[in-house]
Amino acid sequence: MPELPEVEVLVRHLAPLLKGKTIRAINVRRTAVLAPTTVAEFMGTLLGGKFTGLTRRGKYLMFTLRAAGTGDPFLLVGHLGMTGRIYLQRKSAPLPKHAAVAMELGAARFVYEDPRYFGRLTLDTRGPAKLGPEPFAPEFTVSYLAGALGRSAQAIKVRLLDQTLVAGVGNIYASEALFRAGISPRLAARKLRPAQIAALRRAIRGVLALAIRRGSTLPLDFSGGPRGDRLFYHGSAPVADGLAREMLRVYDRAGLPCPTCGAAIRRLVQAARSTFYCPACQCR
DNA sequence: CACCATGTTCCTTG
DNA sequence: CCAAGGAACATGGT
Repeated sequence: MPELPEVEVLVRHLAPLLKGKTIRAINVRRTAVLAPTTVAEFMGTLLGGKFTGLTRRGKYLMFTLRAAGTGDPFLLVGHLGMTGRIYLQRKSAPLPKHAAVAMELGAARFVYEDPRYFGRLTLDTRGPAKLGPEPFAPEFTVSYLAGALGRSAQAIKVRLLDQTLVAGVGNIYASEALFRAGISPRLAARKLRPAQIAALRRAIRGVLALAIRRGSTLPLDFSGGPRGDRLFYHGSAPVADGLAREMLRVYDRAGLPCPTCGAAIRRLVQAARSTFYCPACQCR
């Protein structure tokens, strides 16, 4: 589910729902997702606290809160890993099987669930601090990108997954951006010509912006419960799987025709991750 | 049973 | 010391 666009859509959805809500009780069912924060620290800091805002940095969710009593502001950092979800449910609803943390906010309950438990909900802010520029920030310029790619011999597809290069591009949108830019995923980063670097920057911004605008190209489901409850977000409902698929031009389309030229899309493995590309449109 | 999976970190190898 | 590759984390889908 989560690369930058999915997190952005989630943040926009949750921010107004969380603002002003007070944490009245906390249930930690998987202590590992708090790491390196301990359960005692987590409880002590969050209990009685109030949500003041929510923003995104790369693939991280940055919850801002004010502590009970002192009113001191602090940050709660969320990351959805591969399969994490955050949503609100009614307090009377049953907790899902893989709920890692639940927080009672009155009528609503904040649920962080993750079947694989790769994600995090923590007070440790070192993760987002290491990130490179936001793709939409003015600092993400052609000259920045040219400098950051530098003399690296690493394949450009693999470089794009480095969150210190640019924040928020994951395995799906790395393939999609390279397709848009007409660049081979195998091309060494240092071999990109200036025109290709400019095209790649434009493609990254374009593909992420389009995904956000469409509410994401992926079949999202932030609900976790039955439909019809206004506390739920039914992100998946209007986005049929087939329609979502059309948004992705190469990812997971091995053997299918390239939407531009009709050649068969290929899959290759780089750094133990799948890459999809058109051998005809992305020959350089 | 085999293989694949939207992410990040750590370890080994060269 | 650095880069690159792979395994690990834990579970579910096909």
